[in-house]
Amino acid sequence: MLDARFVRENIDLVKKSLGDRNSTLPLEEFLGFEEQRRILLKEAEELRNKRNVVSEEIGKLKTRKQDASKLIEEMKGVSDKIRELDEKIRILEENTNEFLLNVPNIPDKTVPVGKDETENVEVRRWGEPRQFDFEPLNHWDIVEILDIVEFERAAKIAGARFSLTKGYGAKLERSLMNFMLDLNTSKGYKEVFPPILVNRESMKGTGQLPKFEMELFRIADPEFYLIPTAEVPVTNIHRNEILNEKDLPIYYTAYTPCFRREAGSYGKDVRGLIRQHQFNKVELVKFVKPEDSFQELEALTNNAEDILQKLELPYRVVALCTGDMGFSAAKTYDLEVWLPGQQRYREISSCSNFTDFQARRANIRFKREGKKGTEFVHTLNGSGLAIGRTLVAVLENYQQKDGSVVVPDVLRPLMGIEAIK
RNA sequence: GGAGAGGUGGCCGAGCCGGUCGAAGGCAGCCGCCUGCUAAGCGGUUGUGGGGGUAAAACCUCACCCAGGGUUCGAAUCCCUGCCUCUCCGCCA
Repeated sequence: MLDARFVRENIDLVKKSLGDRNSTLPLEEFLGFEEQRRILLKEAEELRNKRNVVSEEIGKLKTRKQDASKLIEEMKGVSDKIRELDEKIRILEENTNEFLLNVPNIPDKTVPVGKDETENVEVRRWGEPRQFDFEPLNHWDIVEILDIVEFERAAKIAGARFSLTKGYGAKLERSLMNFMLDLNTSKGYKEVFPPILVNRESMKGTGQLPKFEMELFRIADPEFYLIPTAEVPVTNIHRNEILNEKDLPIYYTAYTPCFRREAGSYGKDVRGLIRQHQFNKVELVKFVKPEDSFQELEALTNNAEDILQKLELPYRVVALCTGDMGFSAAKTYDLEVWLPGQQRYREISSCSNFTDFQARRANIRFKREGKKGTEFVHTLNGSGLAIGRTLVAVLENYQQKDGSVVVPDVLRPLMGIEAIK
């Protein structure tokens, strides 16, 4: 969320940002509410001041056993008046808050302006797509040959868009998870294993709510939400906290299952493991000082890339344009891995700098050494990596003519075999 | 699930038969003084957010004693609801 004062003082910037993101909001109405709110707030505060002063006077009279009934009579009703004003202010605040919660983050100056994913900009490529001397298979065919993933039985147990890995499929998934966590922790990320059911406040803190309710699974009674990404619980670790400057930056990495409704994606990726209601992911999360955040985004993206490099999977890095970027992000790089079965690059990681957008919502601040007051931290996160899609990439890139799949070097100690046959 | 106890400032901990309490006292921290150095000692100081104010400060003001309501001229203190923590019993991966 943006700061109310920031919006009213930078109205043109906000207008441009909304335009670049293909969205509109009633800015003038917001300004009106804000103005009105501040007027009433002042009025209410003056009344409170009067109440404080006179009540203190009454207190003094009473302790001296003097008559205060006149003052008390005079003050009757003042609290009711304050209550009335408070109610009006509360409604105005609700309006402005409602508005602010729906304003997306301002894109960084370096973000390419564009209307949709076709205007994203490729930043770099790594690795050469392998040349096959046979027609490479889709992963859904590979897993069937190797008998390492069940779709029909998963559908029986749960429903469409669920899967069940088994044998070396399950072990590959576990190996990838360990490989990623170990690599990330070796770079200074602290491993955490958070709750995967969270409350509304946490979902608001990272920006999933109120706008994206339809993408979340919810438990009704008692109310909990299933996390769509570890970003939610991990960023909320420090909700409502004031951190010390010397503790920053803080780096976390977490493995969690992730749950997404995938509403509105009925036709997309119906086969295979690409788009599931439940999938595994290792996430990277950073809390940093404002002046460092864009450089930290580059580093975080590099850390995610390193996983692909060690797995020797070809990929490219794409800078998302204003029209394609997520609601809370100021800047985002997607990593897209090469899938021979589909002959195209597919998203496997998304790394974003949220600047102070999430921190303001989640109220995560820090205090500079020797300075008064507090500032909001900047938060960042990125997948490092989506495990299901990494599994797909390994299977498709390492497949052999005979249907077997060679295990990437770095995974062999974990898998205990050289190939899945 | 049953029975109790409790949530106060960076920490510990008073206050809780309503008034001068942003909150005693201690510890930690910071600034001075003192001391050959260290320790002890002495004096002062130390929260967050909002509104106004300023070139920036100073300053003025409002709110905050888990959260949200209520009673009252006035609430950390009384009442209600919720959340969380702890102890005992039961149940359980």
